[in-house]
Amino acid sequence: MAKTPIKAVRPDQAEPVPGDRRRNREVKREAVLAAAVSAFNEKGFRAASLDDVAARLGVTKPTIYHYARNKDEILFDCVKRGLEIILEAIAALPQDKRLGRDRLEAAMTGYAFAMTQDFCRCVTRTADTDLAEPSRKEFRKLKRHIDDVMRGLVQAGMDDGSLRAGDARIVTFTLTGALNWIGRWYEPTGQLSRDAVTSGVVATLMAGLSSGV
Amino acid sequence: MAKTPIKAVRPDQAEPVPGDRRRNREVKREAVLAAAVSAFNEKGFRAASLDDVAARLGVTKPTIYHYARNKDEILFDCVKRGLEIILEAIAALPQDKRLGRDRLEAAMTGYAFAMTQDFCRCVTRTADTDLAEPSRKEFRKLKRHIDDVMRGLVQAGMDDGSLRAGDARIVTFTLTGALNWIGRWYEPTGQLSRDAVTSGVVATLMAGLSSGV
DNA sequence: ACGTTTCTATACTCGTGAGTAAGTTTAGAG
DNA sequence: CTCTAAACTTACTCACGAGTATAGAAACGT
Repeated sequence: MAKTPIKAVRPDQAEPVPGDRRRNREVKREAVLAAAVSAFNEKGFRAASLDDVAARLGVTKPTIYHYARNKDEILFDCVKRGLEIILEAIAALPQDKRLGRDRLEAAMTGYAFAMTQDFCRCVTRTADTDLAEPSRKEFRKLKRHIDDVMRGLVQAGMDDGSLRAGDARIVTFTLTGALNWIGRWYEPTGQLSRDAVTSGVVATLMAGLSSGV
Repeated sequence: MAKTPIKAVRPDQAEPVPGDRRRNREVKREAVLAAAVSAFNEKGFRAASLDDVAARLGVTKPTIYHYARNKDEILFDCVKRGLEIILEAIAALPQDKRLGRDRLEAAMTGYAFAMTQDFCRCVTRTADTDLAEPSRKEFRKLKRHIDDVMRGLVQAGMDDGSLRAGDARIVTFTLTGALNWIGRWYEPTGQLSRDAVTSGVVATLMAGLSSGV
């Protein structure tokens, strides 16, 4: 007997309209990714088995293969989703007219906030080596693109004088490092709120540690 | 036939004094750790097999078990070594008499420099979940201790007014994040020197991104 | 109602890598 | 020149987890 089919988890549209099978499938695939990203973040990609993921859904492993080709594809889709969230948060800034400093601050705020979410946390916890070759290259490419956007903002701010002069590469690595690291230590269940973390980190990076005395 | 025993790699004392077997053993164990940390950094702990490590030494897997209990112990010894390097670099600062800001800057400089070295890079690349239970707890404890020392310096600086006021926890995570991340992007073979990276990152964190204009 | 497709389960295969058993060579002690 | 312990080897075992073959149940189109 079929025990518990994947519950189409979506608070907003709890009643899976019986007219559309296509839609239902995507909702379920979504549920697979959500379960996977949570398992990966908790146990690490390699340590989390697909049996684990299936168990979280109240389902058996082969069912997962109905929604994804293999484990590699699942991880890739997770990190891709995370990278897209980050990219969305910063994509508009390069075209903005404000000072480089203000644009960078806006970008960092969006970036930092994004890092408190599951898919983005998965990005920082995932090493290139976890992915197999076709996806690994794409993963690198997407990360690289985000770094390039950030570096562009840094450079623009240095050019218009609103940011301290310096080696744009190193400065960018410094700030993306601090931002990415959020995904490693932030716990949604902890006592620090998303907003407190976001504004705290951004303020520290913008103003620096020294009081200037 | 015994092919190639572990070469006692140690430029400084290439001639393994034939009088002391004990010493030789430690030199070789050292070689095992060096090969392991390099394999782990390159392929990731889980993906790097002990056969890989053995191959790098021109030796077979069982030989490794002559120098270590198991894979877990090897990883733990690697990260422990890394954490000790970091700790040594910052341990003296809390007892120092200078302003908090200057002590923190000194600590960050040592920390950043440490992060360009193999054992420390292994620390940032290793997730708690890679270790089995006895070592995992110890690993967390050691990391925690380093964080505490850093936070203490931050707090001291805030107290004496040499550092900007703020939430010491968040500020500390921000800076250790940027420092730890060095271990993820820095490549010894790249064009950036250790010193350039160290001073660049520290300067950025101390002064902040904004030019203040 | 009926055949077809979708969804899910049970019950495998198969590769890989950690760890071991047992025997062989090497090197130092007497 | 032995004899013994240390250092390595070859040749396994064994568990675990990715992925598959096959079949049964549910849902949809007509």
